[in-house]
Amino acid sequence: MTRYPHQQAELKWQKAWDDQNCFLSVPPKLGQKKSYVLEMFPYPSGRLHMGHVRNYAMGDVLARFRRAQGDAVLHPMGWDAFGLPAENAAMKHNVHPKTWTHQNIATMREQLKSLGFSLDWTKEFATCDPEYYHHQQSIFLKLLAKDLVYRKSSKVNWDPVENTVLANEQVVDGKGWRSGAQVETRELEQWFFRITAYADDLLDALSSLDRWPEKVRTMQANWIGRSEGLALRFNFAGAAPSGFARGIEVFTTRPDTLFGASFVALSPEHPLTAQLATTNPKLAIFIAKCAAQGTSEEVIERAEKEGIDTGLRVEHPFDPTQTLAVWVANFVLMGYGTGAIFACPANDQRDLDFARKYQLPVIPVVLPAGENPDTYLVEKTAWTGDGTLFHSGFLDGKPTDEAIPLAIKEIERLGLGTAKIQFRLRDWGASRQRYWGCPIPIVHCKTCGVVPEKEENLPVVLPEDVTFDQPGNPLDRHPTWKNTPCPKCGTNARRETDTLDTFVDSSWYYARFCGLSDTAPIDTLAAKAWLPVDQYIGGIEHAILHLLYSRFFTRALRDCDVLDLPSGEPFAGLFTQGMVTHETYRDKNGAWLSPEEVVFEDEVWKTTSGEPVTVGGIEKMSKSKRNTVDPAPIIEKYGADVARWFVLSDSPPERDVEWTEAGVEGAARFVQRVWTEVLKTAENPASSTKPLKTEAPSELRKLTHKTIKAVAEDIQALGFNRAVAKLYELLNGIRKATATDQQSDRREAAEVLVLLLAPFAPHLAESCWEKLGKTGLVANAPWPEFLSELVEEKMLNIPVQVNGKKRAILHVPVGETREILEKMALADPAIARSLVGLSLKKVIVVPDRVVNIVAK
RNA sequence: GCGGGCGUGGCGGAAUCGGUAGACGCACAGGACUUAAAAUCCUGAGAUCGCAAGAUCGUGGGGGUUCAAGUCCCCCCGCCCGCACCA
Repeated sequence: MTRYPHQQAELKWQKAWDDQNCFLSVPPKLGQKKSYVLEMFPYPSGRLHMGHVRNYAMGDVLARFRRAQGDAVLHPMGWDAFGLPAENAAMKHNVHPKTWTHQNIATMREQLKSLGFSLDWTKEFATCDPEYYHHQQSIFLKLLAKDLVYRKSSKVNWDPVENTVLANEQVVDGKGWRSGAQVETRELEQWFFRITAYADDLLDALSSLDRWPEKVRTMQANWIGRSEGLALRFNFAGAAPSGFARGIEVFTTRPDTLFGASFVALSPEHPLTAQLATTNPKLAIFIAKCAAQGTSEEVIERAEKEGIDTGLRVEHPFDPTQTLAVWVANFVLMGYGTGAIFACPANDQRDLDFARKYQLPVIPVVLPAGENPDTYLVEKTAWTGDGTLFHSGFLDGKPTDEAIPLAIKEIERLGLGTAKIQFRLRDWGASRQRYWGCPIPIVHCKTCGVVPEKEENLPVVLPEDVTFDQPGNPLDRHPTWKNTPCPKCGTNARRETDTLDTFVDSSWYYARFCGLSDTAPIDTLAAKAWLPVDQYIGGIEHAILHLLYSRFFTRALRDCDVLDLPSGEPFAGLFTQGMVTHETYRDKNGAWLSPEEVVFEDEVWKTTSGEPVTVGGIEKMSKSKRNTVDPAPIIEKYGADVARWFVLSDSPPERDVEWTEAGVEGAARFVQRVWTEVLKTAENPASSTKPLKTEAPSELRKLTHKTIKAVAEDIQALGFNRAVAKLYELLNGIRKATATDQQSDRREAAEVLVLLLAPFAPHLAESCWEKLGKTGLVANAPWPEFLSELVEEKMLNIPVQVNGKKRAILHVPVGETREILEKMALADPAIARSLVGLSLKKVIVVPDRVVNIVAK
C-alpha cells in the first residue's frame, strides 16, 4: 500500500499556493460578499503551542471555506510583540528584548507557514515595529486632543527591592514574585483612557452583537456594571473633621434599606481615612496592612473582613437624633462609587459578616414574602432579595421597588443627595513603568508642564542601548534618551518614560490589517471595505478586557475621524475557543515531568529511566507544568494536516480538547484512509464517467449530497467537530460502496470528499485532487453544489411510543397523514402486545416525528 | 468574596425546534491476513437480566412541568474560567 507522502506534499503545495498568490486579499468586487476572518494575533513567546494550532486551524477552515464560496477574503497575521515576557527573558538570559522578540517571530512565522494556513502575509506587521507604534503615538495624541486621554494619580503594586511596579499576577501572598519583598501600594501619576465616556454606548450596543456568545456579552455587561441608585451624604454629628464639612458621601443601590443602616464604612484608601490616620496610629497600621495585600479586587474581597472604629459619628438622614458609627473597613473598595458605604447588615452579606464580628446592630427592614414581621430574624444569612419594608417609618408596608424611588425622593427633598447612575467600569489606566512597550509621546517641561510631542517628531523611538542588569525602568535610567527640548518653548525638558499598556497595541491592529498606510494609522478606504471583522476567533480569557478596549478604541477612532465605522463595533462575529489540555506528570520528588520524559509500561507510568511517576490532572498546557506538546515534531512525524485534523476533531471548539497520542494516531489513520480510497478510485477507469440519472439514486449518492449540505452548515456554525464526523461518515460510505455501487457514484463521492476536506486538510486535498486527474488547485476550486432531490428523504422511520416508551418503528413516506399513522401504529403487533390489559386514553400523532399512545 | 460557564458509555463527544439518547472518533474484545509482530481489513459492544426474542434501568444528584425532558423550571453537588499592570 502507498503511504501518503506528507512531507514532500506539504512543501509542494505550500509553494504552489505561494507561487499563485492564492491567499492574497483582494477587496470585494461589486456584488461580491466580503469576509474578514481573524484569529487573535499571537504574542511571540518562542514557539507555537497547540493552542495556537487550534485557534489558527479554526480560522483557516472558515477562511478557506469562504473563499471556496466565492467571498473576497481577508485573513491576515501579525504579532502582538510588546510585553513583559521579553523583559523577563532579557533579565534571565541576557538577551535584548528586541532580539528575543524578532527571533521568536521568525521561528513562529516558519511554524505557521509549515501548517499551511491560508494567510495573506503581505499584511504582516509586529506591534514593536516603529512603523506601527508611530501611528499608535499619533492616535494617542489625537485622543489626548479630544480629551479621551488624561492624567491622574492611581494605585500600583510597588516592589521596593526591584524598584518596579508589579502586575497583580506577580504579587504572591502580598510579596513580589521575584524579590520576595513585601509589596507596597504606591500612588503614581498615570495616563488614562476615558473609556467611561462611552460606558452607556458600550453597554447598550451589546444587544446588537447577535453573533457574540451570550456569556461574553453578559460578562461585559457585568463588567460595565451600570447601576441606578442614590448618592447621599451623612452629616457629622458634632464637629466635622477639617475639609469634610459636607459630611461623608456614599453611593447605594438600596436606599430603601436606609432605616436598617447600622454604620458607615470608609475604604482604607479614602481621603478621610488618610487624614484620621495622621493622629490615630492604630488606623495608620491598619491602612498599611491593607495596602500590603495588593490592589486586586479579588484579594480585597476574599480577605477576612476587618475594620477600625474611627470614633466619629454621623446623623441618620431620616432621623438626625439617631447617630451611626463611622468605621474604616477593608472590604470597601475605593475604586467603586465614592469609597464609602452605609451598611445595612440585614440586607447585605458583607455588611452582616462585619456587623457580627464587631457586634454592630442588625436591624431587619425588608420582610421576605411569607415571613411574619414579629418573628422574622436575621442570623447568619442576609436577605438580599425583594420584600416588604418594615421598621422603616414612612416606607412601612411598601414593596422594595416602590420604596426605592420614595427614599430617593425624600433624600432629595432633604437636600442630602440625588439619584445617580453609577458604573463599575473605571477609566483604563494605560501607563506602564516598563521598557518594552510603545513610548508615550509626551514631554514634561518645567515651564510648560505636560506637552504633547510634535506630530512631525514621531515616532518617539525606543532606545536600543539599554541594560537589564539592575532594577527599575531602563528608560528612566538611560543617560540621554529622556533629554529632549520642550516642543513648546524649546528649553531642556524630559520625556515621559512610561510606555503604553500592550492592550493598546491590540486595540486597533485589526483595523491596520485592512491596509498598511504609511501616512495614516488606518487606510480608511480599505478599512471601510473590510471592517467589521466578520469572524473573530480567540481565547475566552479575552472576553472582557481586550474586546472591551477594542470596542472603545473603534468608537474613539471614529470620533477622531481616523476610522469610518459608524456602528463603532469592530467584531461582528466572535467565537471563543477552548484550551488544549494534557495530562500532567510528576516524579517522586514532585517535580513536573514533560510527556516526552514518561512512558506507559506494564499498566503503569514510569520515567524513561524507570523511576515511578505520579499522574496528575488534565490541565491547560503550560510551561510551568511542563505538559506542553510542541507542534513541530508532530508536523514532522505525521504532517500538518494530521495536526490540524486532530485539533478540530471530537471536542466542540468552544470546549477544551485533551491532546492524546492515540487521538493523533487516529487522525493519521484517517489521512491515510482517504489517500488509499482516492488512489483506488483514481486507478479504476470505470470511475471516470458521470453518475447516471437513474430512477433510484444509490445510498452513496444520497450520502454524498447530504454531506455537502451538512458540512457547509457545520462550518458556518463553527461546528468543526460535527463536520469532521460527517466527513468520516462519507469516507466510510465510500469504503463500503466498493463492490455494490456504480463506480461513477464512487468517483463523485471521492471528488466531493476531497473538496469538503480541503479547508481542514488542504495539502492532502491537493494531492488527492491531482491523483484524481483534476486540473488546477483545490484552493481555487469552488465549493460543490448539492442536488436537493438527493438530500430530501422520501421515507422516514417514526417511533411509536406507549406512555412515552418506544415500542415500535414505522417505516413510512414523508408527509404521511395523522390518520394513517395512528391506524398503522395501533395495527402494529408489538404495540398490540404492549397494550394488553390497558385501555386506550389518547393517541398523540406528530406527523414525520412521533406517535405516542397514552393508555392506562 | 463577586460574576460567568460546564457536567451524556471506559474516554472525547452527537442528538441544531420538547419527539428513536449514545452518530462519529478513541480505547477495548473477537476474527481475517502473517512464520511472527506491526500495519491493514471485518465483526461486536451503555448497564443489568436473558441462549434468544426481549424486558428493566440510564444524560452529576433530588424534585417539578408535559402525552413526551439530555433539552424547560426550582433546589443541591462537583469541576473550570474572569476579577482591571500576564497576554
